[in-house]
Amino acid sequence: MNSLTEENYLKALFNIANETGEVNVAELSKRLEIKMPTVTSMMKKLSEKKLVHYESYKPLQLTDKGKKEAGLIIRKHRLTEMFLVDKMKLGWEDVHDIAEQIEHIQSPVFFEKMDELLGYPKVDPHGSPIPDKNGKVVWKEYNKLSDCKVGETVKLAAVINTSSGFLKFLNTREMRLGLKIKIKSIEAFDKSITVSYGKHQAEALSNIVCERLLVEKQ
Amino acid sequence: MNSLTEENYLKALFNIANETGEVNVAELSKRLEIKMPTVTSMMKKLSEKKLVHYESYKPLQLTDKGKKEAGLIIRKHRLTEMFLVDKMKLGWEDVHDIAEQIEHIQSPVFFEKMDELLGYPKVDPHGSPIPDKNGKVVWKEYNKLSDCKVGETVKLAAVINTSSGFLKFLNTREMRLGLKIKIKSIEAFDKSITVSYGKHQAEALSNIVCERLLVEKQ
DNA sequence: GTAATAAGTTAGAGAAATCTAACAAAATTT
DNA sequence: AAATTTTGTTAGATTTCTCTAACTTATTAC
Ligand SMILES: [Mn+2]
Ligand SMILES: [Mn+2]
Ligand SMILES: [Mn+2]
Ligand SMILES: [Mn+2]
Repeated sequence: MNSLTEENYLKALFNIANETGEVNVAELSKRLEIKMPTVTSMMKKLSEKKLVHYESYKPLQLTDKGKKEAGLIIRKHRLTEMFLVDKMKLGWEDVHDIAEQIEHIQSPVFFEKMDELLGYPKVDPHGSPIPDKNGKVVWKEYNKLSDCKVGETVKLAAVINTSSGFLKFLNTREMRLGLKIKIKSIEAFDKSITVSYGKHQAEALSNIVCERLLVEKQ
Repeated sequence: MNSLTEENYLKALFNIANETGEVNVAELSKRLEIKMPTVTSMMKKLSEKKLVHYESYKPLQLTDKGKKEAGLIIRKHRLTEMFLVDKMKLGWEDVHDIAEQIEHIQSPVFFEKMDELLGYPKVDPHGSPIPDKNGKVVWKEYNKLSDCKVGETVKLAAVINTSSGFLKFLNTREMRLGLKIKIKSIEAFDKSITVSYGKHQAEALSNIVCERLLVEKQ
C-alpha cells in the first residue's frame, strides 16, 4: 500500500511523462511544490519499492509497476470527475479539487459502482481519457484549434488546461465538449481566431485560448 | 484546519460521549487503537487548540468548539452513508468504511450537493441522526426491541451495532429500517424473542440481536 | 486501610515527510 | 575552454504522529 504522498508523486511522474516525455527532479519539484532534496529522497524510496527507475543525475522513469499504479490513481481521479459532473451536477470547473482528494479513497467497490452508474465512460469531463482497470491509457490524437485552417469545421474534444479560471471563461462563451466549431477567420497579427458555433455567430478567441482547445476534424 | 488524525480523535470523543456520557483516556485509546501516552499528548494538543477541556486524571470533554467540529465531521460521514445507499445503491453493510474516508474530504460544495440531492435527510441508513449545519444533533428516544412486551407492534427505527457482520445477518432475515414488527412471544430462559413481520411469520431473534435493534412504538 | 490493579503521565525514541544550507555535477554561455 | 547557471545531491534539522518503558495517581479488592 502506498501512502497518499507516494501516490501524488506517482501521479505527477505519470502526468509529466505524458506531457513532455522526460521527467527530471526540477520539474517534479515544481509540479508538486516540494523542494528538490525532498523529491530526491522520495525517488530513492520509490526506487526501493520498485516503482521508479532511479539513478543519480539521470531522468526519472516509472517502472511498469509504477505506471500501472499511477494509471489506476488517475483512473479514480477521472472517474470521480465524471461522476461529479454527470451524477452530482457540479460544473466542470469545480470537480478537479474534489477529485484530487477522492482519488486516494481505498475502496474498489466504490469506484466500480461509479464506473457502472456512469456506463463505463472512456473520457472525463475535460476530454482526458480514463485509464482502464489495468491502468493503461490510450491518448487519441487531437489537433489544437490554433493549428486549424480557415473554413474547417471541427468538434471540441478536450481542453488542455483545466484550471478553474479557464473553464469558467469557456462557460461564459457557452463552450462545451462536443461542440461543432467553424473557423471563420484567422488574424495574422496575433493569431487570434474568429469562430462560429451554436448561437454564436462570430466569437473571437485569442491564440492563448486556441492552443488549449483540442479538436477533432470532422 | 485540523489534520485527519485530529478529526478522528474529535469524532471518537463525540461518539463515546454520546454512548456512555463520560470519556476517559483508556476508552479513547481502545476505540482508536492508539496507545494511551499518544492519546494523552494529543489531548494536550487539542486542549491548546481549544477543542478539548483537558486536566490530568480528569474525564475528557469536548469544548463547544470541539463539539461543533466533531458534529460536522459526523454530518459528513452520515450524509455520505446515505448518499452511498440511496444514490449509489451500495448495501448498508458496505458504506461505513467508505464514509470513514470520505468524511475527511474538504469541500463544502460537495457535501451541500449531496444533502440537496438526498432531499435534506435527517437520519443515515442505520437510523442515526445526521447533525445539522452547526454540528448539532438531536437523538430521538427509541426503545430496544429487547425491552418490548408480548403483543406490541413496533417500527424498526435504528440499529445500534453497525458492524458489517450484524447488518449482513439482518439482510438474511430481510430486516430493514421502517419495518413493522410484532412481538409474538418472549422466551424467559434466554430472553430470545419470536417476532413476525412482512412475509416472516415466526422469526426467533436472540437477546444479543434484540438489544441492538432500536424501535419506535406505534 | 493496605495491597493489588487499573488508569494515566512522563520521558525518550523512531518513522514519514518536509525543510535549508552547502556542495557537486551537468549544461549553457561567452 | 573557462565561467556561469541550472540541476541534483548530501547532510542535518524540524514537525507530526506514533511507540515502549518507567513512573505516578486513582480505584478496587480484600
Ligand atoms: Mn483533474
Ligand atoms: Mn480532468
Ligand atoms: Mn458509519
Ligand atoms: Mn451510520
